[in-house]
Amino acid sequence: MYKTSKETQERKDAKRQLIMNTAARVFSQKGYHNTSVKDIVEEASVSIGSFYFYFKSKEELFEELFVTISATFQEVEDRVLDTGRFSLAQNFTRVIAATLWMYEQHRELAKIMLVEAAGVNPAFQKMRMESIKVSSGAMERWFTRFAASGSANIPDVKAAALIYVGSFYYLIQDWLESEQELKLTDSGYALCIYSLQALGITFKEEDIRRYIAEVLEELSQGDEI
Amino acid sequence: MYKTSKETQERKDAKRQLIMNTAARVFSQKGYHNTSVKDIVEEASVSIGSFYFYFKSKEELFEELFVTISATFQEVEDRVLDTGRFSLAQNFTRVIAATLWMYEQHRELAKIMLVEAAGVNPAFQKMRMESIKVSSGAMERWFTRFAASGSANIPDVKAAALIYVGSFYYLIQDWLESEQELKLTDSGYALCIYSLQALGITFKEEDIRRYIAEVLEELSQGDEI
Amino acid sequence: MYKTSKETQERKDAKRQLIMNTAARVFSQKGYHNTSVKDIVEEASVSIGSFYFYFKSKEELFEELFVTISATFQEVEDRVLDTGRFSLAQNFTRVIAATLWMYEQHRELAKIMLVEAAGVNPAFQKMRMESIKVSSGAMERWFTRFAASGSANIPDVKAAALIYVGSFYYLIQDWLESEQELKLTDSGYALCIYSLQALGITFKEEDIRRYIAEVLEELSQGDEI
Amino acid sequence: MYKTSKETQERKDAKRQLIMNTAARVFSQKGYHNTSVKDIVEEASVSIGSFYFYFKSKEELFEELFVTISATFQEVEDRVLDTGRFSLAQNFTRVIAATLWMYEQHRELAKIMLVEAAGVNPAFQKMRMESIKVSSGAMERWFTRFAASGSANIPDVKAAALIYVGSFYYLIQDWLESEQELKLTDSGYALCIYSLQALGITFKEEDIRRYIAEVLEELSQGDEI
DNA sequence: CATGAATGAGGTTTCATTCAT
DNA sequence: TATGAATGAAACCTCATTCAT
Repeated sequence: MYKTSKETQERKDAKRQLIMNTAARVFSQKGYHNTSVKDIVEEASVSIGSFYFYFKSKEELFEELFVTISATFQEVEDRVLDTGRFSLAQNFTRVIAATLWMYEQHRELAKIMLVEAAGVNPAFQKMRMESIKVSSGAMERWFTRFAASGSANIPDVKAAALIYVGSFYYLIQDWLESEQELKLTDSGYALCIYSLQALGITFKEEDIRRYIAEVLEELSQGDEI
Repeated sequence: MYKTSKETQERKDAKRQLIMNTAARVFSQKGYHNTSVKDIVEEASVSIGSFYFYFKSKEELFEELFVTISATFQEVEDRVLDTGRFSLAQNFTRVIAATLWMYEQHRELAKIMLVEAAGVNPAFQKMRMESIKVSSGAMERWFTRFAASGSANIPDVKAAALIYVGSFYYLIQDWLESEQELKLTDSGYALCIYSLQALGITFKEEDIRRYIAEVLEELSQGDEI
Repeated sequence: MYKTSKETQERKDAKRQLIMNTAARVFSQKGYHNTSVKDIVEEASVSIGSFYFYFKSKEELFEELFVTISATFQEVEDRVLDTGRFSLAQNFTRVIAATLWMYEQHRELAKIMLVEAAGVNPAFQKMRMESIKVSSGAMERWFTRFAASGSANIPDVKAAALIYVGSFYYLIQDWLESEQELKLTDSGYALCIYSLQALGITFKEEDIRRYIAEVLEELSQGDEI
Repeated sequence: MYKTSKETQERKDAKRQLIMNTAARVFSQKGYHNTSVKDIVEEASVSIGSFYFYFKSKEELFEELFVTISATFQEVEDRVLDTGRFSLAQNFTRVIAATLWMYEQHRELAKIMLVEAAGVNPAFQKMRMESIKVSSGAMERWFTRFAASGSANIPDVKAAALIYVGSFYYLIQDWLESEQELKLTDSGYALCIYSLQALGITFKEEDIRRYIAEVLEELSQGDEI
């Protein structure tokens, strides 16, 4: 009895996941408003009835998708940040490279989070900005520590965090729009240099390149997310 | 003739404008997809027939709105930039302050251009990015001149322009989302400092504040756009 | 004063006629339901206001067009028929040839009368059949005289007239549908032979050909209608 | 499974058929262009959603209706024709009587095929003529055999077929327009006499009457179509 | 007489969601 | 659980007609 229900539960979870994954793909390709529930269920080879068994509405599915994706992207930061072990510049570089790498791995999801969310309705545009602000908040706290330690020159920490995060996300959006691949190393390097200079953090250019190479190596050996 | 009567033409222009303005307001409040043609015409106290007399479709109206708005925002830069008369840092500061001021004057239009356009359909998201890139292109040419003259330190001009523009537009979007007013002087100042430092341009902090005050003074005395 | 009003009247008549002629052309090309009043007035370089000054409605214009066309087509019969002067077979042949010729001269009008009228609404389909029946009635009276004189063998005069007229109009419709020209002499000859034989009227084949040539000669020398 | 359940399939078929039948009735009464989808669904007590579940568009429904009807009417000929068993005159008579009978049984459908189709749009007028031409082609082949065997006198077989078919369909249209019943025996008889005489086929009048009576007897005992 | 801006009822079609099976 | 037939509100848009100028 227990076994049965467990298997059933697994089947349910799998089906739910299938629908979410498919929805992510289709939303990313056609946009939220040009994707009908029928499009999703046909692509997933699932019935409309099942869709509404697992999700209350199309919008709720999107919301769940959005929250999940946001969380996924947020995680990577923790995986590479180690303030005890690495220097300021190194940590900064590691986070940039790792996050860019993450977005590259999940281009479709990135599109949903950063582009589609704006079009669903004003509430989601708000959620999208909110989600970006989480990064901004984390940065702000980090910047404050930099500034306090005297290893950075940041007159307005809050604004700096906002500006930094904005430049980062715009880079992603620009890449999402272009059909080309993201030149991770190049873009990441440029962003690091620009930001470190802006924040008055001293660094050696060759170190930055090495930091990027290291963290990418680590990530490519790690598990898929 | 009634056809070519000047008064008639003026009434037509006024009505067309009324519809566009109303549409801008409603799109900005409820989003493109959640705004029906009925919503617009009711808000403008105009008949559906009139709407379709002046505009071929809802989407075409949006496109016209977008193009007009983009042009409007683009203009302001030319009005304050004077490379012959002002220093590098001053010009840079003037452009930032003026553009921020412009967006503040036209919050609704800004929302349509920077937020709603993304959600209409993929084509408009492309147009939106394209439009932003115009700024980025202009910046890139400018940065190249800085770098050549030795007055700035910009390893990757193209990337720097992209990053700078991204940070700028994100600041706007953040403000659009928040309910608060834009602290022009504060935000503009922070962005200037951040960017100038990032680009390796030397400046004195008190000058920046003065430049901002000057250009805002000029603008507030100029005509409305 | 008189002169002025007369000229005005002429201008009015000309404009009215212009609209009707244009409408005939457009209806014939695009069909009644796919032709908007706007299509007509634009093609005629006339204002919508003028259209409604001269015609009460789109449907009324069509009706007038229909009646006029019907009358036009009916006339030709009288022009070639001369029971005093010609033999039975000759008159019959003359009417067939002349009517076919007439339809060929006014292909557009024919299409309106025989095809478009059916699609406007059931009332017009009725009018269309009614109009055809006028021919059928004339034929019936004529056939009765044939039969009475013993020069034809027609058991059911009413049915024969109906059948004859049907065959005639179908020939026209078939031609209207095809893109080709109407082979007047050939089609007319075949119809004559078929019909004369059906009605038990004796004839010589070479005479029929001659009759057709004669009447076509007469018509081509006559004025345009 | 619900999906493949036989009962469900039957209900679906019945509903689809209900919509088609209702549409046929309404189109036949009010004409294609004066019938809205709303008219049809209200008459059928079905929702608009159901209409579009079963048919892609109003026009597609009409096309399907047309094709089905054409096929239905075409069939009857084969059921009564037997060149091995019957004489020329008898076969000819049988086909006329049977086809007339068929049209009488399906007056509404006949109207759609022969009248409404002309008004939908030019493409359907073409289809309508095309459909009639199928009969004409069959007749042509038959007439050729008559002529070759010397049992008929048909100078221009192609024209004769066209003319014959035209007379036949006109008779139908005339009846469709009138409110009266079709006097099958009378009309059929007249058409037979007229056509046989036109084609130079010898016959005895009393035989024709008998042939008609026979085939009608057969048909009325056969199943409904 | 002439013009064309203005109207709005009405048309077709879509699609998120429900619910009987 | 699973299915997909059924629903109908609501969207966009057309176009015959009116009427102020």
